[in-house]
Amino acid sequence: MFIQSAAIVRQQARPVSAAVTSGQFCLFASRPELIGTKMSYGRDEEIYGEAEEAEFVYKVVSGAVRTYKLLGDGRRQIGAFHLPGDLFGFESNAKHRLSAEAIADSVVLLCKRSTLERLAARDIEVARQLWAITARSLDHAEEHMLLLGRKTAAERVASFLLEMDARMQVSGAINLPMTRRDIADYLGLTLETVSRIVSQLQAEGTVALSSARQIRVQKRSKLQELGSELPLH
Amino acid sequence: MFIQSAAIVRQQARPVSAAVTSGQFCLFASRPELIGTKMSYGRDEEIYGEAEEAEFVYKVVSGAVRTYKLLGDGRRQIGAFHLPGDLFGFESNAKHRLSAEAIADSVVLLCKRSTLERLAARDIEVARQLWAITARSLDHAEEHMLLLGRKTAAERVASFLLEMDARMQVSGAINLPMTRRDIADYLGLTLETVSRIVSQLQAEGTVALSSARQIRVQKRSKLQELGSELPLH
DNA sequence: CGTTAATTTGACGGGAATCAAGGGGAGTGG
DNA sequence: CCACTCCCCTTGATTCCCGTCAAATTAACG
Repeated sequence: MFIQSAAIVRQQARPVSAAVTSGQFCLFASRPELIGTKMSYGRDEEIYGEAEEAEFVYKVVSGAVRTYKLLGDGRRQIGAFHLPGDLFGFESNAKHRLSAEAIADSVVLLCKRSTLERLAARDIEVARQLWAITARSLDHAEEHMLLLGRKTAAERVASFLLEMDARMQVSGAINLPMTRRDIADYLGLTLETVSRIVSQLQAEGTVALSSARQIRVQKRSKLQELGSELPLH
Repeated sequence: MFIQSAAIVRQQARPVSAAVTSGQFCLFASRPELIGTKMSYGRDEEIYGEAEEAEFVYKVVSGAVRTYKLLGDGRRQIGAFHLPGDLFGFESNAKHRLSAEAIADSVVLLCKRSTLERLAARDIEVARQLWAITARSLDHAEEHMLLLGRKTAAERVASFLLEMDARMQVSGAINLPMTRRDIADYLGLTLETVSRIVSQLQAEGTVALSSARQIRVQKRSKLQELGSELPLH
């Protein structure tokens, strides 16, 4: 089939609907050429690997995806979490620069890169979109460098909760798909530190947990002041 | 004149040659439309500020530039150093997301963004270049997140020296334009820690310093293994 | 309902930050 | 040409935030 030059795969990815999924490719919608294939990935299953040929571009339909880099001894830095509606795996070069894995069972829409490139070569608006998508990732990465390089553990967790809260438009409560370890590897901390800080935030009433993964923000301003999101930005 | 909605400016930026500098705009060269203006900036002078309107794009001719973000209490994260030949200030959105300052007295070539955009709208190859430039910045940012989130102080300094060594093709020795504080703010450390680690590297013969800013790599493999640049990447 | 993974919490230690002097080099002015 | 000054850099002493190690509790899943 395709997509599986991947390495360690626990379950086999399988096409959900090989047929036409009427173009809901973000701002690429209404482009009949851009027809995606839905693929389903199990928890912790690899979607693509670092340095692997970038044959497809991706959009999360349901579930969640993490993209990350590894050091030789296993230390991991997660660059971004991708939630439903998010695009990922867009490369200007031939190869992926991070690995991508499903955090939970996920459905992903994918589209051949060559098709997209061909379209971009004809349609300047598509080319502009590609640029904008990469620029948005860069924006996030630059903000995250500030967090990783200069914020304290408490500030990082507060920033993370605010980011997730802003991205989870549903239900008023944050419903985290990822483990404490994932959060830690995103924030440059250990899972114990993340857990401790969330506990503190809960103890002081800044957030409320119905479960470890269900967090409700009670005092947004407290989080904002903690996360240093108020002054500049 | 222009370019100076900037805030704290020690010396005044001044045009070096208001006239035509025959288009040497990187891969934008041989584009007669892209004629740059050379501007000179003094040490620590602001080139543009965060959240400022992105009216120009820039190329370093001589000197060096840092781009950075600040937190409210003054903590700073430098996102990148820009050396002669490097492009910076390319935005897909209307506003800059970092500030830019000259590290040393510098000459910078700048070009109106609107001109570039107009050109990109007509010429798909230019549009592709814009995308590629942003993608290269993203690549660097992703590698830097790994450094900031997961590498030790010694690994960060080793990685930094290797990066600079690779970018300074001249003379075999690294000639740093920036202070220890700049390096620290790039690596998410303090200037004292950077200084200590460089001293250690010198003591063990991994590098040799003719002055604090003049560093020669003596044992590249030692730096590579320290910087965790060998295994994956 | 048993097994395993995820989370929380505690005790402790260490790596880097902070606090504090002390040198050195480049530019300036006498 | 030399002395003075201002940064920049180095080095030491101490602190402390967060990582490490360990164990108990809870949640998830077959």
